[in-house]
Amino acid sequence: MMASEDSALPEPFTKIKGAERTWDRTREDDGGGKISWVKERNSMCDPHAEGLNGAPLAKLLEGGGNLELSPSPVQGEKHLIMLQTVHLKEGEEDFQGISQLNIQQQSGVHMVVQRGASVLQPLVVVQQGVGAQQNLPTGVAISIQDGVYTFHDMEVMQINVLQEKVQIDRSKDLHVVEGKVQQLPPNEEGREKDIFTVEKAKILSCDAKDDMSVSHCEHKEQEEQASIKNTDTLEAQTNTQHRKKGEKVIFHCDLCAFTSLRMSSLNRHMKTHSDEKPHVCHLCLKAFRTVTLLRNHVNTHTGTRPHKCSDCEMAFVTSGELARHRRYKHTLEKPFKCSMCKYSSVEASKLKRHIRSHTGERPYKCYLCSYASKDTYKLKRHMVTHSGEKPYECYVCQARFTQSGTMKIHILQKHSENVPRYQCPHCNTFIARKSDLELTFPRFY
DNA sequence: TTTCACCACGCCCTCTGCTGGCAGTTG
DNA sequence: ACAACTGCCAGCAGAGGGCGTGGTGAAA
Ligand SMILES: [Zn+2]
Ligand SMILES: [Zn+2]
Ligand SMILES: [Zn+2]
Repeated sequence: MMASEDSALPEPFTKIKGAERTWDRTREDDGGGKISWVKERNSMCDPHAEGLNGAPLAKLLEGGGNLELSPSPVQGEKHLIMLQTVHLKEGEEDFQGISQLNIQQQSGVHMVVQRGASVLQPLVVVQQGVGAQQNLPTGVAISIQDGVYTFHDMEVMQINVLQEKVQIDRSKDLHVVEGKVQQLPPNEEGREKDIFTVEKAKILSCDAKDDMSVSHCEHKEQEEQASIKNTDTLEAQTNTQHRKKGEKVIFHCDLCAFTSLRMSSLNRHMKTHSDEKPHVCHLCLKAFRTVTLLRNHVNTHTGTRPHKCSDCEMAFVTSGELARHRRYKHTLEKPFKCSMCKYSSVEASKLKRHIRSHTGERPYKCYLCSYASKDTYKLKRHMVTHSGEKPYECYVCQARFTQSGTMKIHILQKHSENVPRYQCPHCNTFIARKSDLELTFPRFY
């Protein structure tokens, strides 16, 4: 469980049990938020600096020298460093995302900025094992990988450095080693857990069987107790494996119907039964189970959308979104065909919804009346008829409406210059609504 | 172990068409 | 005066398009 001696990468923060992340307030404009980085610095690149490509850049950042870690880490702390490269174009900020950081040296950390990776992890960890205090680094060298940025890029690039401090509460630090629960020696001094705690990963050293039983129980208190169990514990306690000689091993989740042929998939799946979300967005405090989800989320803040459509201006966070967009807008490929009519759709869920118009199935029932709808949106829209809410307001006369479409027609008919009129083809009558024309002269339509 | 591609689910939007209440007009 | 007719209007539901998000198998 402990990082091996020769490992180039210090163990990532998120795997440290019992860790709490704390932040000092250093930003004046924090607006009452409970979180901020220990340090945020912005520096413009100096494209004329020595060693622009490849070599460590002493003068990459304004002020020269390596990036000093301030405050520098002390024993028992980890410091996480993130670099965010920002392109400044004609006064606008064009966020290019957070670049991946590679650690090449363990003392005197060296980051390498890569382009396009837009990755928040692994983050730099500046913390040595017990007894290695004398080697704690106080600075970070930053270099830019050869060819990732052009000279012009560098002229308009700003680097934001985000540094946060992680304190480790070793008194609660339990590590599972070879199936046994062991407690690490307590930290030298119990550091204060000041300001704000985002997460608190507890491992309960309870009897496995007792706790297993509560995960099937609907009693709320017990559910809550189960929910704070660490996923490692869940893995150890709740999975069952079924094997006969010569057969494939099937791993079953004891908390749901999930099965998998891979232990790794089951382990990953077990996290979905836990409330543990160790990956916290610095910008909005939303927490995620996986680094990938956090990275995608951070990209929504920064506007980083690496997957650009070649046929229009749209861009997306994930490749899947782009592929789907292209089917909707450009290739018009609709693989899901209805067997009862000519309808086809880009997505399977749309076909499933469409088929309800053949079967008449209405799974979504209103609990206040007899109405039932074929999809969730229509039920939600229906519920405003009970609440009396009118969410849409005409910007001209402030009249309110229950549906946006109704308001749109209102604006068109009442406030537009060229109000559309429908003329009966058999006389000179003009009527505002096509449907009223059809009512008046039904035999013509 | 991490990343990628894929998938399912969910949310929100628009377009469309029908309905009943209402007020003005007409016979 | 009154009923019938007529057009206007907002309410509301049906259907479908488009995209964001999180989980999973498989590849890297
Ligand atoms: Zn496009
Ligand atoms: Zn059909
Ligand atoms: Zn209802």
